[in-house]
Amino acid sequence: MKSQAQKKSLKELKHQSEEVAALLKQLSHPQRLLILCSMAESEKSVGEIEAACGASQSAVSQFLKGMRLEGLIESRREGKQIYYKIVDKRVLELIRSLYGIFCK
Amino acid sequence: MKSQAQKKSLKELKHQSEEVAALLKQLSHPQRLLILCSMAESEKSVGEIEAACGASQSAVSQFLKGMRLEGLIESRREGKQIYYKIVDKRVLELIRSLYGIFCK
DNA sequence: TTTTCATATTATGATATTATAATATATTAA
DNA sequence: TTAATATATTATAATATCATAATATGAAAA
Repeated sequence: MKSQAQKKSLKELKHQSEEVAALLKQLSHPQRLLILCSMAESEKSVGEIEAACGASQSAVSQFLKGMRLEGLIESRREGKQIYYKIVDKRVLELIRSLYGIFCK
Repeated sequence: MKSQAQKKSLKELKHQSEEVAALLKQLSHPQRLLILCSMAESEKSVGEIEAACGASQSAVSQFLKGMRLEGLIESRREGKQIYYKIVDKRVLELIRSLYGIFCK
């Protein structure tokens, strides 16, 4: 903390603060956090996501829509199921960091 | 991603998801993010924090109150000024990670 | 071709967050 | 004392989020 590199970065982060905050917001809800963590393991169907986070079908669908609009995830259909995966690498990095910080 | 260690951790994070999400929520607003980033550099007075994040005096005070209730920060008075600093080490680690991810 | 299954969409009320204005408190200076 | 400064608190209206129910869509199975 407090390195020269980081001091320079504070200004950088200021420019990005809205974008970064918007991304963090997606992770800042217990069920959305679980959704993204389960997807960080591997692509998941909506049904699998429902089971992983315990939210209702409708709620999950709305959460996923929000994440898609933010550009964090993408979906593909395979028969009746729709599979979602994380496409924003920053999300993967962030989740890895969270494991490091909270599960060590 | 997907290591054995991390798979075990998904369950761990599930137990913590509310706590982790609550912490991330504090960072998930542009001005609150800037507040915490400036405090990550060093202890700051409320006036300095106002300048750093551009929010109104009242808004800053309310943001700080929320962070204090979450146990993220503590304050001390020195004359007319009140200084705040981050006391939750996880916040410092998280901010360091954010710099690594978004400012590289 | 109807039914079933998986998912999405829409609508809505309840709750939470945000921004702002107004007022209050504590400390120092005059 | 009184005034000025720094910060906190309270109130409130505007907006956003959340949870839930109801309905719709699209693909496969019967």
